[in-house]
Amino acid sequence: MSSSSIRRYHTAKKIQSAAIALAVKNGLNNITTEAIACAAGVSARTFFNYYPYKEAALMGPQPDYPEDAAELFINGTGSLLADLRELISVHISRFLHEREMLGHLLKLSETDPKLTALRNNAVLARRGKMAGLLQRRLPDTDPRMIDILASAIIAATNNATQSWALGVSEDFVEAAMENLSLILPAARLLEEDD
Amino acid sequence: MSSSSIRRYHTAKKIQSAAIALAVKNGLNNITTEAIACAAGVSARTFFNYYPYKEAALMGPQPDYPEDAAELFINGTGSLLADLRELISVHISRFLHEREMLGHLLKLSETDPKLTALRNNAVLARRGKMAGLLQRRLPDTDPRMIDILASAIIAATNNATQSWALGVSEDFVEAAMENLSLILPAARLLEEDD
DNA sequence: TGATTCTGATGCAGTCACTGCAATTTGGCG
DNA sequence: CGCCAAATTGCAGTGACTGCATCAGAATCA
Repeated sequence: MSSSSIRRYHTAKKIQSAAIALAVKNGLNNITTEAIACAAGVSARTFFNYYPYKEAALMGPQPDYPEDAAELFINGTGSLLADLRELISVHISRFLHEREMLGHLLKLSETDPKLTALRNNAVLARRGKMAGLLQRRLPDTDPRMIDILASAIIAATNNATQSWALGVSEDFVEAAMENLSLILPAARLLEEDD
Repeated sequence: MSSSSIRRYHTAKKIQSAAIALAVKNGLNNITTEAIACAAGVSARTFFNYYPYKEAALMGPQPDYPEDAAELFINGTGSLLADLRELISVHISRFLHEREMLGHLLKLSETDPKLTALRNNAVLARRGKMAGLLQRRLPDTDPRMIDILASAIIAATNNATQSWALGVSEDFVEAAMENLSLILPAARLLEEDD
């Protein structure tokens, strides 16, 4: 990452945390982009150089799986489950210090429909990334199956993210593995009669 | 449904189809809410009585699973898969005549990021509905499993919707069943070594 | 060091999305 | 025909967002 990108990332984060702090205090509808920009120490115009609209600022810069860990996952030789554990564990390690902010964001997106939409969008974007990784790891698999598996994995890790960010569970990775282990029994429900 | 609700629904649809038609011709960014309202034969103000923002008009009124079919599914006695087939088959039957418009909408949402977000949001909203139905059908199941299963089901039916609306497959229900049958093998991938 | 150049920040002006309110019309119903 | 509730509309105002021209700072090079 070039030094200018680091600088950009930092400013983006500063705007995000200002936006979340203000939204938590006053409600998303009662704060203006100008107020956010001002609290973040940039001009109103600069705000829009970083985020195309107000709600996007709350979501912040969208993180991807780290490239090296992704490579390891693609070429992994263990079971899918075991290698997945490595991947998400490296992924989450970068956000351990943002737990509180993430919790606020989750609560905010429960109240505001536009934020809900953006969060859902972020979830499905991540699903796309996961599907890409899976497809490269299992090149001969039916893409429709890849898609379905990716959905299940993201649903599982999302459960974990939420319970971690909202303080229900302490260890993210453990919660994630627990959820992931539910995928197979969940799928089995389909074929059983009740 | 009361007669006034029917009227409302009809107007909502009229606005939606005007919006999609204009967006297909000129691009979503080059049309104003006023132009959409005018093309739909309502005032600019009325537009916002139906949709809170421009992009929402393209998505139209969000359909839910029909109540009677949902009841049947909840109390169904066949395998989950078989009863699911009934449910989605009744669900889709109401939209068979909108295939072309749906195709346009899907293509539009590939180009515009806000529309992508809304579409993804609609998908996850539907996942929530599906999870609700599943939970009532299988009351003693771990909610986390329900969530995961709902995700997989929605991913599968979504695949089907897309290939149907874009003209790849002719029979929606058949495509959906094919996708649903991939859920279990997809889940099995998790535990295998490669 | 001083000239240059490039990236990012800013101010300004304009357009249009969107809202609240108050008035009017419409369509159903006795 | 007359009444009521729902739907439609106009209007005026706020603020989100854009294009453009300019400006400050930092890196590069002679």
